[in-house]
Amino acid sequence: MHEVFLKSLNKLQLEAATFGAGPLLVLAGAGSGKTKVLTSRIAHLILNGKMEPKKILAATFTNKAAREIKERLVPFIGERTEELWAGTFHTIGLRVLREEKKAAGDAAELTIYDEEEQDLLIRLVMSEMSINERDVPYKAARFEINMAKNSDLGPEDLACKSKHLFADVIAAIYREYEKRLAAMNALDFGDLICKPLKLFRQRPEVLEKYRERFDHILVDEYQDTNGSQYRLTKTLAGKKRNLFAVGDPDQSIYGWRGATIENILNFKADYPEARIIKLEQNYRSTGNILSAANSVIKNNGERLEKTLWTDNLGGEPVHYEECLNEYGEARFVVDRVRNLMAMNPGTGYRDFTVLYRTNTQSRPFEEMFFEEGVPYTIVGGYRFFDRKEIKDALAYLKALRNPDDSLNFLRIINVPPRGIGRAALEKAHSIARAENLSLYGAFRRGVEDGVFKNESVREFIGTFENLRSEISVRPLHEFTRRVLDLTGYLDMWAEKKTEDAAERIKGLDGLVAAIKNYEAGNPKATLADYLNLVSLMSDADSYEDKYNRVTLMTIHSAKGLEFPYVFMAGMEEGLFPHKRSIDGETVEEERRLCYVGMTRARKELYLLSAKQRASGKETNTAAPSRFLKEIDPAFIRVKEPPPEGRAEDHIAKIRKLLGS
DNA sequence: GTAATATAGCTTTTT
DNA sequence: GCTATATTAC
Repeated sequence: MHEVFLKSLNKLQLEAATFGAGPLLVLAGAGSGKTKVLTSRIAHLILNGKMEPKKILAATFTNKAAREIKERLVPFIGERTEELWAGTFHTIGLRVLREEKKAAGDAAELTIYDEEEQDLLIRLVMSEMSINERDVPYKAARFEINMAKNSDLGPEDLACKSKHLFADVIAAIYREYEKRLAAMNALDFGDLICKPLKLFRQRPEVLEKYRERFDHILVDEYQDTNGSQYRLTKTLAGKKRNLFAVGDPDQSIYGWRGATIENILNFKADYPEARIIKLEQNYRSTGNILSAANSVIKNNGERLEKTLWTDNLGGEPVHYEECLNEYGEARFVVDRVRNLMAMNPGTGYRDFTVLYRTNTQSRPFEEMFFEEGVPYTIVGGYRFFDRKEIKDALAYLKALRNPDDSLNFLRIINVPPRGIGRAALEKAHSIARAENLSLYGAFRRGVEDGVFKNESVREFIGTFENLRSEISVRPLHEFTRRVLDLTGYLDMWAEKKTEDAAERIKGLDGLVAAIKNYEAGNPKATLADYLNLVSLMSDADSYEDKYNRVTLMTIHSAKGLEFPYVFMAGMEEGLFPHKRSIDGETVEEERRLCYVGMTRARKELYLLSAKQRASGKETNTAAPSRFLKEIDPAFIRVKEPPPEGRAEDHIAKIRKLLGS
């Protein structure tokens, strides 16, 4: 009990951090020091319990959270943090699969498919099966397949259990989809959890190895784990039952992704001997913010009773401002940021964040911030790696590294247009089917057999093979540059005179620079390592607060973060709670999301709504969100008169208009 | 057979 | 506002 890192813990936090063996569930309210307890516990296990770092498994929600845990542990265990198995469930699953593939002597690399690639494959499968989009929209098929994987269900289970009208058709799509993924050495996100489970079922000796390896398993954000992740956790915990789960049912906001609160609610049923510790003291927010948030979450039905409290009484009341439209919201934020910075020396742009329900809401803020010269960063939304040119470039890299990946090969074979159209593709497809080859294999066979009269096919396959032989002989960024040059992809954009072409080229330069940067930090990394990293990287992972800028992000992305000043924009019926959640009867999850957003704030919380909001071509009028009405009036101040300093702003603006 | 151009369709949250 | 698709042009 002498360790320094335990000193700053309160009684309950200390009990959780130093808990001995066996299952423990920590119900940790917002701002109750959850991460501190988690890291303290790991440090305690290693320093006091003499545990090997490599025998500890910590599953977090984002890679960034895992990185933070490691960083916090460095002062105590130094570079041994690298031995820890810390990462998202997906990262951990991939690590197991790669390790076992290698152990089995299989050198082939796995490719991870994101949602876009998943959709392409599903649509390809559906068209080959002649399934009408009108009967089964591909998005419905994707949803059902993903939900099945979230619960560790195969095609047969889906056929029985899905409530979908065409459940048996979707099950057939699922079966074919699985076959194709396997042939391409590809995995979707769900597979990263399901395939390890399958492996453990089929090979008990492999499972035994991992059970032996992990003495302690810690799971963060337990309220947002899905059925498969739960099963994986339980499977690995095995007989040792050293499972430490931390979560807050009130912050469960990923139900749409298959997360089930039941994992928390049933903990005691699975582990009757479990100790349950509630952390209810909040160290983050003022009393007013906390009380306002509590008065909202109270309106949810089935809750585990939990009352968050704080010593930090009072503070500014939560401020609600009804604006004219979305630009009014942005205007308000700019004015308020400037005022608060002027009145509070030492406060910087980094202390402010704007949270919203949907990514599209960021636009008016971007415009206004840009015009007004307010520095900002956006987390999420249109990600760099989602840009078309980046996706194309990565498709080249993926196809080169894993030539079985027919989907990405198909994506790039005629980009730039090189005269390989439908006819050539049909030919290759029939060879592939007849000879049981990948698309690339079929093209190669066709070229060898002289099937293609088209010279450009021979040429491209030649280029492709040459590039393949260069993969591991050059640094990655050089290789990437060469791919972009030799395939003519860069020239394709260079020759275009459109305005966006220059942007695309910039994007590609950015990719090469990013890869170079990655190589500098990871000298031993392979192309496969880089591609996997990109696939598993989340928006939150790339968020850095080292820049002194206002942050813009969705409330989902803000999970686990905190800021002195928080603006929640778009507090309107139909937007928040979102219309689709009202229709789908998941308003309680929206309410939890609102709770998550409000509890991000340390000092001051501003809630904004717009009377009118442009959406697409039309402008909608919306009523203020029901969540606003749920806030106890004692803690909220509605539309305070404009603070001082604003008048000067107006004078300055008039001066500017007059050009003086 | 392939490429360039116009049109429709969609934007809840993301590992 | 952006991309996949359908249509027309070469």
